[in-house]
Amino acid sequence: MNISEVAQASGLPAKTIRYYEEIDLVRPARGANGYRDFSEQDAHKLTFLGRSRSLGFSIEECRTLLSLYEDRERASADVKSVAAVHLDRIAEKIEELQALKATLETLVHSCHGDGRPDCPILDDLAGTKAACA
Amino acid sequence: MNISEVAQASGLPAKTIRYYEEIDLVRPARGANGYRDFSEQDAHKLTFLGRSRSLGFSIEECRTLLSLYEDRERASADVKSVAAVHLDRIAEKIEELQALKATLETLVHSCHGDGRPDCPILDDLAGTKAACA
DNA sequence: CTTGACCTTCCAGCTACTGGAACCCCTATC
DNA sequence: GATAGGGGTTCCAGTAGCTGGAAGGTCAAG
Repeated sequence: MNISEVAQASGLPAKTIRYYEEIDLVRPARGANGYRDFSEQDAHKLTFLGRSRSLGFSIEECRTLLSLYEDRERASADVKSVAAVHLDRIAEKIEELQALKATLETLVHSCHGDGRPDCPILDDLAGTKAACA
Repeated sequence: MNISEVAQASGLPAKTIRYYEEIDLVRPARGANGYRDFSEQDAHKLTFLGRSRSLGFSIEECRTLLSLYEDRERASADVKSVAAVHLDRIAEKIEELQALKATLETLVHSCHGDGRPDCPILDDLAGTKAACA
């Protein structure tokens, strides 16, 4: 299986797959012509990586998850813990963004948005006037 | 005003301020010894930038906002539009993260998280079994 | 005169790729 | 055999927005 086939199969761009090899997430064999030659197992790993990345796990977390995936003796608790940490991080990020959103909404709504120069958004950014609470 | 003073005043690290100069967001004067010499206006700009960045505006958006801030003839509509675009982006991001969070929660809850190797999270990542809907 | 805190520049590194150049390989067709 | 095309390969640079660190100049105090 060459790189474009495995790209197709895993849904990852060829560039990304080469990058994953560079950082040792996969180690495809090489043909006599120097082309990468991916096994079915490589393809599964790449699919696994694609799914993990799409769920927002970092590359290092993916590395951990992959090693757990390949370890038939792993404890599911170890996997759960990685996922739970990630989940907490996401939840935290959501809260931050929601706070941001509230602030921005207040600002956007307070600005009349016409041709005049007076603007509460700029006032807030400059810290010159108290923001509308 | 040297760099550590303006860092103190604006709440930005000195490194960041040097970086902002490098990308032409500020243009402090220079003393005879080569040290940067910040005016009050520079300090205000930096504070403005710090606040804008903390609200999640990109550097390029900050550049736009700063030029609007300095343009006494600007239309508040222009400012509002930049902020509104940003707000939409934030709202979108929140939705993405909420979807992610829901998926992860399902996965985390479905994993018993004990010493056994069986793990629905890995099953989902591998795509070998249907995820619990 | 030395010490220590400041300042300067420049280079490297972070995350996770992505684009592009320059070049090799393989197959098919004329 | 030449050529065209569609693969593949490597390596370098760039993205966003800093941040850390090295090497060295400057300044005020003791």
